[in-house]
Amino acid sequence: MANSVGDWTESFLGTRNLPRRVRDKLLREARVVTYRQGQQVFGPENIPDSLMFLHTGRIRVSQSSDVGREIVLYRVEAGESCVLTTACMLSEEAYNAEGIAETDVTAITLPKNSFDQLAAEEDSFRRFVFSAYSRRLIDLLRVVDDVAFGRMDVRLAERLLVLEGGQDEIQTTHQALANELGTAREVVSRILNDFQKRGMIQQTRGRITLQDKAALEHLAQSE
Amino acid sequence: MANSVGDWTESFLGTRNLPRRVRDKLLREARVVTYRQGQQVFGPENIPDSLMFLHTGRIRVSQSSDVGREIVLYRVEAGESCVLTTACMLSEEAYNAEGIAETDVTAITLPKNSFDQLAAEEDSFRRFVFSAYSRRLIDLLRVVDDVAFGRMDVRLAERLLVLEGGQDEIQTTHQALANELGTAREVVSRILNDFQKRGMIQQTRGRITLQDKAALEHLAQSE
DNA sequence: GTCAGTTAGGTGACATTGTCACTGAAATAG
DNA sequence: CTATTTCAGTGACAATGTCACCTAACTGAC
Repeated sequence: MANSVGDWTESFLGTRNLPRRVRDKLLREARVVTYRQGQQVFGPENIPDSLMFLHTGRIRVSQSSDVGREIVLYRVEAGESCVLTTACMLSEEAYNAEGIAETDVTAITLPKNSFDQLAAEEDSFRRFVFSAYSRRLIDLLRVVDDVAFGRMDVRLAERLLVLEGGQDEIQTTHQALANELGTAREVVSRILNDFQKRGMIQQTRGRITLQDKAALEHLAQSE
Repeated sequence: MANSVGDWTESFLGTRNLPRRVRDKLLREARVVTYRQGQQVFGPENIPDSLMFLHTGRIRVSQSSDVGREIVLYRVEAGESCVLTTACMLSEEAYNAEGIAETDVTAITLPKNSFDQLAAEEDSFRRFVFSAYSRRLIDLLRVVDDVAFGRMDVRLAERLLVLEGGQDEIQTTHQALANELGTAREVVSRILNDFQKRGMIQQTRGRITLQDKAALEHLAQSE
């Protein structure tokens, strides 16, 4: 199984510049794990005890409310370390975020003592981990800013522009968009209908195409 | 000025167990800084370039919107390191949070190279910093959870119970409570008036007393 | 003690967002 | 083709947020 990712130490900023000896040691001590799309990687009852690097795929990290709503906090992409698993490992405090594999995922897990040793001995690794932490703090600050102060129509316009990403149409549902933004499906349906009435989008069930990107961009920047 | 805090390395979990030699080095290399109540410690245009530990006092860390609203993210208490200054120092990314001295504050600042060396060489220090990061991540997760899913009356009840903390009355304003929760002053006024009508509190300008703590506790736990 | 200015709070009208229940249409499975 | 599931729309209502404006309490100067 480990051969399937070869020398994964080449894939991460925090490990590719380590001495060969250290990399070989990591290759021996770390494990490769895989998750299928839709599978839970971590959660309040599934707290990992090692550091995780994402080799391929993408993990969506989100929080859920007691009444079935959800909000996406951020995503972990290939090449990044999974900061919440690190935080959990180091501080042993519970949190109610969960990570779900958004695609099929291959990850590297590193036991805590390997992590501690590496963080002690290798400057570039330590910087990599601190950097990862800092970026997540800033990601979460952005989520707070959005949720506390942002207008939902503006946030939805922004989200559509990101999802469109040069393609013809967006394949998503109103519920998925609602989860992304931490709101109710009906709110998304109303706003999207308003966008359609104003000629900014066309939509059928499960699909949205942007008809007037300029107008959406204008709305997205109106704060 | 430095004598005013004596051997501050005794005051922090991450430094009190270091070898004497290391502590002496820190005492030489670090600086003591003070801020008056109300003064900005850091912010988007006031980005520090060293690690900060809080020796005495309290710093409120919050975000502001474009239209004058504010939300408190967390507070840094004496004995803690200031994670946002660390994050900023390490990742060199901008963020729109600011730290305001809520009381008169004395803090210790450590240059980056001292920090790097300490993080490399001292296990207990590194754990202290990682721990601080993890706690802040979890704090921010709670803020997101509150803001995205929480009912304002519940959050306000919780806040009043925290602020009361065994005292006869709470000295605060509706605006300060609104800033705490990231909402509008009018919303706080309406909810507090409702609490008063229901006999849970009594209030005059700038002061609130809790009349029915049990009812407030019941409300605070109703989610 | 008086007055002007500042700060704090209240209120009405309205907009936006969220909840709940329910319905209908599109897609899927058998 | 039919039944079931999934997705979306809608109405009624509640909660929250905005804006403008007003009143009352407090503070500082004289």
